Amino acid sequence: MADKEVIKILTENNLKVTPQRVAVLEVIMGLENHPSAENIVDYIRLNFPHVPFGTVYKILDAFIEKEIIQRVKTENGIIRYDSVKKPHHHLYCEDSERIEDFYDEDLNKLLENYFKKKKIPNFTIKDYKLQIVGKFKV
Amino acid sequence: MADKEVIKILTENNLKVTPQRVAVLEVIMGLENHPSAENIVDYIRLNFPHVPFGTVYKILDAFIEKEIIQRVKTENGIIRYDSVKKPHHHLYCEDSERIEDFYDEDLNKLLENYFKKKKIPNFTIKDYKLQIVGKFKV
DNA sequence: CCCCATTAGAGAATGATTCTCTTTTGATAT
DNA sequence: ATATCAAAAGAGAATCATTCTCTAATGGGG
Ligand SMILES: [Mn+2]
Ligand SMILES: [Mn+2]
Ligand SMILES: [Zn+2]
Ligand SMILES: [Zn+2]
Repeated sequence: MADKEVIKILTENNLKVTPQRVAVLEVIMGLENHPSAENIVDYIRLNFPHVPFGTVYKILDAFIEKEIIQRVKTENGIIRYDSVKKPHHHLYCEDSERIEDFYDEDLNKLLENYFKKKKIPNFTIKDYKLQIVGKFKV
Repeated sequence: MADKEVIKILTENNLKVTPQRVAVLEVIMGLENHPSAENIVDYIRLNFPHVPFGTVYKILDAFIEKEIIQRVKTENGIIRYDSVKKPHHHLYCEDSERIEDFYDEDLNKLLENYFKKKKIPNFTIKDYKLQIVGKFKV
């Protein structure tokens, strides 16, 4: 089972391993979709038909607290989630809610070098992401 | 009165000039804050104590439709608004809701050149913004 | 000044998220 | 293995930003 990695992440972060947490983290890591809470609940209910939204939200908050996952910025008031992996950017569909990862090592290098040289006055950078809006052709 | 520019924008976009619309657009263009609907209502009520939220939301939607303003991406489920001006990026405070504009012509050029050369497969770029998360020192 | 489409106003409805309280559970120590 | 207890899940209400529906007002062309 692919639970292995998930369980490892939970224990490393001093989070009790529970079936619900394993399920939530599996969903987020499995989907490349940046799922909403509703998406996550839909998936989990395939196995746990009665998981309440409140439980999922609490689990998500715990993961965010530990920085196992992050929230994805959106502009429609619905929160989306992303497992933390190697640095990447996001492609946003103009006319749907589709959001996909965009990995580009050259771009990462470019930005890293840029901000190494050029400091922003009165601001300490922790992280940055490019949000690219447009249309998917597929 | 600084209404002049606001009225010009409204008429250019075939939007009837009403006091409420003038007020909303003045607030968004005046504040560098990327205000939420609530922020906007708070300001407008200084002059129009009874403007309903529904009216403000409808005005905001009309402006977005005409691309006079844009929504700002956030990760807490509260929508923020930004008047459309020359291309810029955003600085997000890690521990508060502060969001500020970041103008950097060199960065704009850098990204423009990068994407001129490197196309993203199966995706047509319409716009992009760098979201920079960190701490303000002031 | 009239007319009418457009806009504002009022207020209910929706729906995502949070909160509060109770019950269950998982890990640890006996 | 069993008892213990803090942590987590479950249940359901509450919150609150946003949307919707309906009615009244209004601005701008004729
Ligand atoms: Mn669903
Ligand atoms: Mn307020
Ligand atoms: Zn991502
Ligand atoms: Zn801005």
